[in-house]
Amino acid sequence: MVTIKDVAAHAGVAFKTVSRVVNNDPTVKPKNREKVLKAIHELGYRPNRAAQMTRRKKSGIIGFIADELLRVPYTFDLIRGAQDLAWRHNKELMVLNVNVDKYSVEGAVDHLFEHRAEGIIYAAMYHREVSVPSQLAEVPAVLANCYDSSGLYPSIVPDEKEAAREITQTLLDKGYQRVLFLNLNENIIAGRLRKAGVEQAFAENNLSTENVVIESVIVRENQIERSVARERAADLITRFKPDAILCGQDPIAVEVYFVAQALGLQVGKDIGIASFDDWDIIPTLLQPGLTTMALPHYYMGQWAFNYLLDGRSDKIRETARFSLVNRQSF
Amino acid sequence: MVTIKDVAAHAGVAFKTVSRVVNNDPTVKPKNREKVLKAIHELGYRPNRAAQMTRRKKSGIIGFIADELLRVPYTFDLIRGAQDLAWRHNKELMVLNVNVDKYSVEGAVDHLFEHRAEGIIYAAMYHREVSVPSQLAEVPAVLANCYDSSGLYPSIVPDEKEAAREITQTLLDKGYQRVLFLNLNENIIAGRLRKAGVEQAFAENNLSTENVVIESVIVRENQIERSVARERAADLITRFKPDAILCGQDPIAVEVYFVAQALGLQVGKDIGIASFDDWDIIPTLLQPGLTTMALPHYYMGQWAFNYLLDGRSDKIRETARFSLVNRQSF
DNA sequence: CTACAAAAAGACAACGTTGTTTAAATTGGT
DNA sequence: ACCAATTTAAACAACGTTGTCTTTTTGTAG
Repeated sequence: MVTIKDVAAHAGVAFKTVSRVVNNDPTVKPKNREKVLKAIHELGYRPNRAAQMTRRKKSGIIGFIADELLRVPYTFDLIRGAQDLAWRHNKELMVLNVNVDKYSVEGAVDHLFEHRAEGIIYAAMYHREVSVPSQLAEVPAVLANCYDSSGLYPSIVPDEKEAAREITQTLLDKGYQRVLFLNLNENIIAGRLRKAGVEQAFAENNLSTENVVIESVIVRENQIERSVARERAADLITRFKPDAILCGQDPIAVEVYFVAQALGLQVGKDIGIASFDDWDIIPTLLQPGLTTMALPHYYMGQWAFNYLLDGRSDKIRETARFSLVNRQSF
Repeated sequence: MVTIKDVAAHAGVAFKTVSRVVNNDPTVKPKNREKVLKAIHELGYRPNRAAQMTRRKKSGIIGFIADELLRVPYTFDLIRGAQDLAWRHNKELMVLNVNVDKYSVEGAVDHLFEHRAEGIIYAAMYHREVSVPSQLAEVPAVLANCYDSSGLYPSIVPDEKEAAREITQTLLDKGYQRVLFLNLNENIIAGRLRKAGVEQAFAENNLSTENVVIESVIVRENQIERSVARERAADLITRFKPDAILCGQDPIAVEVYFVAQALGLQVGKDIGIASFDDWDIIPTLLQPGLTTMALPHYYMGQWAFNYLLDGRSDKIRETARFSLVNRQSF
């Protein structure tokens, strides 16, 4: 590989001058700068990042550990949010996917330390509490889409409750009155908080709790439960006769669309359907398109990166707002 | 940060001895090795990868450029395939997502060169022909899920035709006789090749072409077309009366499930449905589960990485077999 | 106990950069 | 034209490692 010295020889200057040109040092005469630039171009010189790192004693690397407990691909936006910023700030985002077992997480942290990562983002694939290896504290670290019980780390998670309140309020504002909420299982954080948000909305509108039914119909990612969910949903719809159904996550909405069709109900006309997540292709795959509260993954990725970039050290627990994606399902 | 010299001082040996221990050099006496190991542990020393790289003149970095023209998240498996191997071989997979514009691709390549990447994997998010920046040839490079017209690069793509032949054959073996193939648009490579595969299967079974109808019903990712697709599908089903429907991709199958329900046909009983892709959550979301030919993304990622690892330089055009994922839709 | 080979550990240079100091070239005022 | 001041460029050390060579220690045969 061509080095700074090769360039210097070719241009007939000291190698330090080449370094100056590469680093935009203004104290080099235009004539020399031109010579060097020409030589760089002719030889195809590219600075050696590893050498720069050793000398500068800065890595420019931010680590991103993706806790791949579940394989929920739409969370890829978390990575993109961080990576887009990294690119813009000329930093390296070193992404590592880890498996369930602790060994692998610690291995990833070790790995990042060896690269002298200047900060680490630890992201979970769904909103949950995590326990991270203690070594993580040796370097600035942020948790994204998760939080730790200890309060040792800053974190950002989706504002589940507010999202639920908001979409429920939107339903009510549009005149829907009887809402069936087919919630996630309540042992999932999102399930608990979303329930609270829906209840808050009803309370704020002074509506009787007779007008809302909240049922946990699904355990995440469980196929057997899903068919049960469909039956439960059909049953609840015929008994409770809601004019709107709020689904705990987009996959539930798929079930509901099928149930609605089976019952002869036209979505968006006979019955309104709303949901959470904006799960990749699902909302646009359904007809009519599913109006849903989009998880702020991209934003959380950005926020986490910016936290590190700003050199912050406060242990804030931030929440990120969902955004309502309007389609035609209500 | 603690360096090799700090460790040496703490252990009372020459810093070179520490280096030897770190690199498992057998020529260090057990007693000293122990002392050093103890010091390493006590000081929390971690080798500096950047310094190692400069001295060793090897980066251990493989670049992965993800052409993010379309945001098809299930292709994440391409990255995982490569990354799992990288981890196992103690290499670094540097993943860069790029946008449509050429500038960004070239920027990514530059970036990787600066890191002295020992090889580059260029992956497309759907099977297509690409034109890559010429600088890529300066380093060992492989194309995954795409190929270049020039033949300058080795590549691996899914074996679309064989997959279509295989699933069609499977349908025929199970006794299905009248197949409706709701294909992708034929200006997509997968559309063309899958059509050829279906036709081959019918020819090999000496079946009249009266028993198969092939229609392009969808342009990838186009919502407007999708509702048209549903109508077309309904129309074709009632007119042609197929006993099996093969869908050009899993999202089409979603439409078909709805259409089938509307027509009072029970999937897997009254009508068999098969598909391509194994698109993330879709096949398990549908009830009954969708039997589909899974794209070999993970394998392609692995293959590409291994190609580089093996130091190959032949310009092979490899194809990767889909795998049939049996569920209950036929 | 000596000699000598083999094993182990140390010294020093090198990797490709950048930071710092020192020297050379240029400029400006008289 | 000369000196000082300033701008520009060169020289050299340093970053944290590993490669190579040299020295020291250890072990063994006589």
